[in-house]
Amino acid sequence: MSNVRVRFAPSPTGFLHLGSARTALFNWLYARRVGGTFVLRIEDTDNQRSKKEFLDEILKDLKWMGLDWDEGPFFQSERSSLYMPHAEKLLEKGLAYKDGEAIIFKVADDQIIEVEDLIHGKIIFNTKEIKDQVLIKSDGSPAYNFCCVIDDNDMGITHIVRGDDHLSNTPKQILFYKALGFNVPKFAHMPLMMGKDGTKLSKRHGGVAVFEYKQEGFLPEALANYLMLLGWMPKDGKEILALDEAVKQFDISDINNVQAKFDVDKLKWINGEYIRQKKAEELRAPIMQKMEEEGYRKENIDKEYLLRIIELYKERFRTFSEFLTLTTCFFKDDYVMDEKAFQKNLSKEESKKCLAEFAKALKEVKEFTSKNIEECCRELSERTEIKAAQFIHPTRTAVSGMLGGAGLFEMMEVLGKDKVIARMEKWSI
RNA sequence: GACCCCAUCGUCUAGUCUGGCCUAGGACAUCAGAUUUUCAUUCUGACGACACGGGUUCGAAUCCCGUUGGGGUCGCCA
Repeated sequence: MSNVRVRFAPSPTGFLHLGSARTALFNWLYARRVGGTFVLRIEDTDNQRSKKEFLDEILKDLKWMGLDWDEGPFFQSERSSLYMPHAEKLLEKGLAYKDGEAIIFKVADDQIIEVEDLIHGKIIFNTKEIKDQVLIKSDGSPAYNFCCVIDDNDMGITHIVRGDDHLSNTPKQILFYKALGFNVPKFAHMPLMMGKDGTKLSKRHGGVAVFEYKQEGFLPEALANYLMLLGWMPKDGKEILALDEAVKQFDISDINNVQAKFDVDKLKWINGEYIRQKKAEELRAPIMQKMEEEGYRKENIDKEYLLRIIELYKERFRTFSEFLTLTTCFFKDDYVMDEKAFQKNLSKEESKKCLAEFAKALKEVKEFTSKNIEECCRELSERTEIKAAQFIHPTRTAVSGMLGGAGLFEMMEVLGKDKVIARMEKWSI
């Protein structure tokens, strides 16, 4: 065990943002790497905006991603009495003054503050750029920078790993550390994560909250894997790696000092990689959940049936959402008929004729297995001297409404004889 | 505007600290070919970057300065 202590300090005024999740992830990785302690602190001093439902969701999302904490959650709101004494101490020392009910910290002019940042290197600030800082607000509550310093000190935080947006808070906080006689921790400021277009990741970019990716049907290990790649690269260059593998080679100083843009395409690729690594059995529960969210009734879905479909499509979907659009023909009779597919495979007279003939031949197949279906198709092809493809393509489209999909004969077997023939006949007229 | 951070393919990056092995490597995406009943997979290939300008040096993606561009912060929000 090392004495390294890091923290993640979200405020429950919204859902867990992707950027915050990434910050939490890097803190966690570092703590686990060095055998340190990961502390969770909830910055809920803003009574107006802090909500229990946000807090619950944040904790849930962190756990979902595999980020567990060793201490906490500590709530700032429960520590409110601890800040005033420190402010009064500074008042006594003459380092702060009162302005009405507020207590203000006097910032000396023209002093140099050096920050030895673990990611950026040395950064120099001059106090002449910093005006006097509020410690205690008129309503008696502590200002953010002040309680942040006291909390971090009380909790023995040794490394503060946070976003670049806090960089300009750092000299102010260092001033407080020194005035209060606290040890100054080490700082590491990570460049922010941006949207695809290079501007701040915001709602108009689509998903900005972790739960949205959960909802869309991403695997937690894939999201975590992608997020860690935004600003960090494993030494061996292998991009698909689980949290515990990342822990083995992670270091703060290896975090990139460049802003990174969030790219859903790569996330989808990684997610697809994880999906194919999983067994169909492991995917069944989350897919079932997704289906329920989409309005499917649990009791209408046969477990074995679903399992066979997952097996068939495992290599072809990258999110659970994609799985559903790919496989609607297995669950609904009113699946969408793709216009292009229809034009290509079902609109011509001869396609319809082929469809009708194949359907007729299929009726004679006793055991409706993919092997027998294929045999039937090949025989028909030889007998009529029409290429097998002429039967296969219209059938695929009639049965699924699509141009592509899993192996047709396997699909037909899973769907079952009655459904297959009914659909073929429907489109052969 | 002031202060701070940053600048390698469209995107994530390796290389930068410790200058030469870099005619700049990998991954995602895109495009083309092969395989496949289709789609996807897989394989092969193509496209594609050191922001610009000055230095320093025998030699610069790598060091220094400037310009441009992007981002952050300037709340009694957190």
